[in-house]
Amino acid sequence: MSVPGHTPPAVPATPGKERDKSVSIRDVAKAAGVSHQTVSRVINDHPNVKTETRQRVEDAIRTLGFRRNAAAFALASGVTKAVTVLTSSTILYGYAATLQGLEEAARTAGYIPGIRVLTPEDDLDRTVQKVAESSHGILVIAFDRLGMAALERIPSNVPCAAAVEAPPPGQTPDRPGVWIDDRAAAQTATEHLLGLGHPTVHYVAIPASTGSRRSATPRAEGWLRALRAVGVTPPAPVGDGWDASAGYTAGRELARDPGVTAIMCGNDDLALGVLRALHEAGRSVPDDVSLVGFDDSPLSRFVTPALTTVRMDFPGLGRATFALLRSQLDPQYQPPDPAVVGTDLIVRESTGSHHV
Amino acid sequence: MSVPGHTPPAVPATPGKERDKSVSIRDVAKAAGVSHQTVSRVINDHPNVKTETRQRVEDAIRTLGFRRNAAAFALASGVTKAVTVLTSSTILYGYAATLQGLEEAARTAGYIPGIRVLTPEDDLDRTVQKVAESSHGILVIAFDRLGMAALERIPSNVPCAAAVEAPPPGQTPDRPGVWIDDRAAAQTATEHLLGLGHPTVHYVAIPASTGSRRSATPRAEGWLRALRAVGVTPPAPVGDGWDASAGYTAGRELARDPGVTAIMCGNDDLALGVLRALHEAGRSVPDDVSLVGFDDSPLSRFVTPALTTVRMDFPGLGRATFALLRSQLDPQYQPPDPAVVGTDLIVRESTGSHHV
DNA sequence: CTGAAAGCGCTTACAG
DNA sequence: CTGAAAGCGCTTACAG
Repeated sequence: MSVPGHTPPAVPATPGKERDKSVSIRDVAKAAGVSHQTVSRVINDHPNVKTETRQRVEDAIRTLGFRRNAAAFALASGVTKAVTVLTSSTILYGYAATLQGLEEAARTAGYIPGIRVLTPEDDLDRTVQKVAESSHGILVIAFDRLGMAALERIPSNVPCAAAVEAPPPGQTPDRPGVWIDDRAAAQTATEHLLGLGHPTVHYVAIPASTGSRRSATPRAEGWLRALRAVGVTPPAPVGDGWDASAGYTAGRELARDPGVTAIMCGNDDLALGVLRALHEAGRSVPDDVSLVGFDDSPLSRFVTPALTTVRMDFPGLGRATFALLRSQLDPQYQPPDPAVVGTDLIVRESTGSHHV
Repeated sequence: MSVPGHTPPAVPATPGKERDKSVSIRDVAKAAGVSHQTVSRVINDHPNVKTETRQRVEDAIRTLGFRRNAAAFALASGVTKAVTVLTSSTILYGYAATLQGLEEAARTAGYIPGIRVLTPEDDLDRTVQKVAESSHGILVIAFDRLGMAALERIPSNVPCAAAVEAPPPGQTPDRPGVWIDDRAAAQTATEHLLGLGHPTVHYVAIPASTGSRRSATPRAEGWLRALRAVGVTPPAPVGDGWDASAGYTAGRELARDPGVTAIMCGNDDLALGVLRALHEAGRSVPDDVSLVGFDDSPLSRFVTPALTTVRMDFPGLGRATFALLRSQLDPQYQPPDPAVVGTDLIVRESTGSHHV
């Protein structure tokens, strides 16, 4: 434990009166010898201002350190570029990568996204209500129950868009949402394992975003479907968490059963925890057990054995989600064809043929 | 590649007029048969409102779907709870964990942080100018050059606080900043390796946040200091990046030199890349080479061998940084004692005694 | 306990 | 090319 440090802020020259510190459009006008109207024209890049006048105003702006009041601008002009993203995590890879795509798309479009992390302690109704007040639209990363619960509470007159899990086939969520078809991807990943000769595939689950059963997530459903297609009775899913620690616990459980030769995990973090547990139990991957992750997090190709996983385009999902919100905020905006968010099975070193 | 999907938003009933859609305090007043003033009292929880009146207003609010206009509130009341965090990454662990602490502290204090990711293409002056307009204060995660450059461009009259690398001993940055003493931590980590009998320690560098030399970061300096203290001439640092891929490249370089027996990395992602490269080169960790990471990212204890690393309290750093900003925004606020952000050397499996 | 007035700092028509 | 007026939707004193 070492000593941290900090530099305190400079003490303001005149403590006390703070409100009047900020210089307004009228202060600039006075300094430049014009009307505040003209100042407004200058800061909004209106064409009809004499070059010399513009110059004088710009000088005044600089010397006075004028910054336009965003609240006044928003109120007077009616344009608000504030949106808020609701998420239960900023750390987990899928969430962080989706957030990245959301932010990038928002920034490019001139919006600036606020971030509000959802916690189990939140009064979701109040939270959503407050967020709806302070922003023009709401983006929600709804991969989990908390996100879905928040999404459901958004009043129908509030523009919103969500990144969600794939809905059941044939159904569409009643809120504007975008998803990646991870159900199909999970099925493909399971088929990969079955194709390698494994008699069955075990599943380490991520928590459900709706309902309460671990087998009710699209990833679990894809896994179930693949097993049933070949007449295999699915074993009970294990695990119930998002991180490596949850995977480790699940992995210890699975390692006790010598019949386990193939495991699919709801994400890569879980897979790394499982990998560790198998290693400790003396079971080799992929010689004794084949392991598949999900998400293709940045580290998965560098661990040993490199993880076979499903690549998910989370930044693309984030961008598509923002586009969906933007189409509601800006009637002029034509959202691009959304068919860009795909998945890919990346076969690396953690899966191999079943040896009898 | 599977087919993604999305639910389009409901088409608004009356396309065309949008502006007049929102219901104002006066609409509520009319519906409830009171003055807009009274509505203001109700939504601000002022005590002096008759229960029956309050009820009527609340009903009107509900049936009309009233949401208070945040811009008008901010303008009239003078209170703005918008702050913006500037960061060059939302994915890298140190950044994401600091952001988490920032957000948590901000949310708890009733602020809602906007997020603006900095890119090399940004015109930093314009970016900072715009951010300064739309938010009451700026928080910057300035672990790298981009962050530091943005920090330097913040006008001195704009409240700000930054999470920065430890400044040179005895110096303090000229902007309000908070840091973790990673210089000392790096020294401790290097000493750990030297104490294990390794004749020297190699360093895989993270990019510098100021200046241009890789040996000019606090972590590199701590490493240098430890080596010099025992009379060892430091080898040239290798690597110049943040992620596992950069570590992998550096690791391949180091693996070619049979004299390398101990490596310290600027972060855990780099260390995992190095680990992979050493593995591919047939060099065992820790038998042939000892490896130390930095940051204690969530996965480092689950990889094999589990990574010896330096735990950094990034969420604590984020919270302390927000406290520093808040002390400028809210004169009433007494920031807590900042001496809570520490480091800890976590010895796991990736380091061992030097065998001759 | 409740209402009428003034104003927050800007922009949007409207004049000239 | 530039200015005077009105108003965005709220809040803050000030009256009663």
